Amino acid sequence: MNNLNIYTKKLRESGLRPTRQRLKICEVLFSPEKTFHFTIKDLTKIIEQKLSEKISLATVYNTVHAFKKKGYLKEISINSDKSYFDTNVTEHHHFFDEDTNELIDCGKNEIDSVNIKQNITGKKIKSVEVLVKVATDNQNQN
Amino acid sequence: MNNLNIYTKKLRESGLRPTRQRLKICEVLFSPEKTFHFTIKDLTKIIEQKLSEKISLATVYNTVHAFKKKGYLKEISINSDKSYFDTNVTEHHHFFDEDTNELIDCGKNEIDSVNIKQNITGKKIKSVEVLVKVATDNQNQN
DNA sequence: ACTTATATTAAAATAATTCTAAACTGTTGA
DNA sequence: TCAACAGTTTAGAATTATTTTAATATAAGT
Repeated sequence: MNNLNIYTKKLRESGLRPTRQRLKICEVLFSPEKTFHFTIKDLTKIIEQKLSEKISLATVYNTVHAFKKKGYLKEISINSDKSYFDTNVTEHHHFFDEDTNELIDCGKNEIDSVNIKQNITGKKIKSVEVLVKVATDNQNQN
Repeated sequence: MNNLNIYTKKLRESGLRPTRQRLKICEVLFSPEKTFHFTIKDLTKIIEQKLSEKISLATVYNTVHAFKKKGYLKEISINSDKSYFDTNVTEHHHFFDEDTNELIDCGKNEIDSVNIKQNITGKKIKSVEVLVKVATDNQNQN
């Protein structure tokens, strides 16, 4: 199966028609060998470089959210003014560098799996995320 | 030492003069026996009820951020459109109920302490936060 | 090709947060 | 005590991320 078919499949599975814009989004998100983190703005900029034309923010938002809902992207919880996404959807955690606002993957073996003994009545655990904030020594926390 | 003096001390230690508005903020934040979670809007509403007059959002933002910087408040990382704060500054973690957008403390003993083996060169760990997202069984993740 | 449902888009709307500049107040030192 | 100054409050404007809108364009099935 070639990439185009893979992208089309992912889009259809996410409830979206494959369009020129969405296929470009897929190409940026799913063709690199390495997973990566991005914000909507990052992604839009990269796509516009590849397309050599504008793409509407609304299209990027819609597509990213559909992929997230389907599980093809993960949203990372950072207290910040913007949302970060991750193309690595396997279970792993993150460092967040407060000096540079950069997200760094935490190797799977670098944090022992988190054991939660408490449970909330009637609720199911949807995700467990560990965020380790780091900064240079001389900086204030946050 | 009475409450007023405690509030004044906290404000001064945070680099702020004690003013009427800020003392009211302190009263809301630091007089309850139980710690609690809040958003800036929540806090503003409560203060206005106590003051029986308006308080500027800018004042609330400034004061909350100064307390956070000093360590008298914690900001909780949730991917959401708004910031959540916690008057409980001891080490603990959270559940986030995606159905109701509610934060729930995770008892200190309910999660084993997180052991991070990896370290980022030149950086120091500022905080480690575990966020457990929960929802009713029949809901999609996020 | 034709039709219809879905997409794309620019622009407007919304919402949280930050900034601004003018009016006000706490603090300090004479 | 009081003047002077530095810090504070405020309403409203500015900024930024995100969502909505409604008109135009495109994909897919017949």
